[in-house]
Amino acid sequence: MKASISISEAESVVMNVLWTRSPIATEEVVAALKHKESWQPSTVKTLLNRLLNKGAIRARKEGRRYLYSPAFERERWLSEESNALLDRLFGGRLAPLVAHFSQSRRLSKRDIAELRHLIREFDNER
Amino acid sequence: MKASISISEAESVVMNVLWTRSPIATEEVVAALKHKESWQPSTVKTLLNRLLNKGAIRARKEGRRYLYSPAFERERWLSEESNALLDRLFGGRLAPLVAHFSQSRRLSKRDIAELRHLIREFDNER
DNA sequence: ATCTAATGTTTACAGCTGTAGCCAGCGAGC
DNA sequence: GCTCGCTGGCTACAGCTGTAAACATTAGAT
Repeated sequence: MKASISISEAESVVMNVLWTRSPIATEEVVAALKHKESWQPSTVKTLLNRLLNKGAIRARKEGRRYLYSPAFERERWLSEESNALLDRLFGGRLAPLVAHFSQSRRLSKRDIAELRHLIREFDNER
Repeated sequence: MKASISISEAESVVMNVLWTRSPIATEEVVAALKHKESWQPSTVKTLLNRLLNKGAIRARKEGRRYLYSPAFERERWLSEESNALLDRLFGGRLAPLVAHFSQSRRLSKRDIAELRHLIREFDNER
């Protein structure tokens, strides 16, 4: 159980850029976030460095600069984060979370339709 | 939109005690956590104080000590936390999260049964 | 009236996070 | 070969978090 790298909020914003398009240079990451966040280039550099140090991304030298890529799939991160939340708040299981949403009337028609669809797929699979 | 008090990990452990049983004195909170976490009494005191300062709990004087109670329902906190995660990771919608779990084969039979049940309730309601 | 035990209040301190400036090296152009 | 700009690396610094000790106060015991 490899203690799994922990990614902070701001770092995850950078990760999302890399998951969208990589390998990618600092400059491009800065550009990609120019409008979304209002970060100085230094800030992005720091975040990239921290991610690099904790092994969340890899760098390959290309001429005078580095090209960065994620060290693992977004899917994996999604799983880790979701599971952490489920563990913390809902005893590790999904259904109670869904129930919570349904009780607080936060399910859209679309959500319901999609859930129904997912369930049906399960029925077909077996 | 009342910026909603943010509760840290350790603080949430204390909140959970209060949500289970309150009003309750420091001593009892310490006792309740004695086995779960290995915190010194000081640590619990600090956390209670921080929660008090940020308005997450209330204190009523009783003799020489205080009895603490949560300032809001656990349900509300669950909603806030869950929504934050959904927003951050799944575009704010529930179905994609469920889909993610289903794709990564993390749904137990029990989960599926319960989801099916929830969906059926929705069908009946309308 | 004094001492002591319990409880609350203040202070501490290292590590993580958000945010960013400054310096240094190196490659391209003059 | 020298200089300038790009890019990376180091430093900074305040606020939050986990963890806790030290100190102050006060009600009750003697």
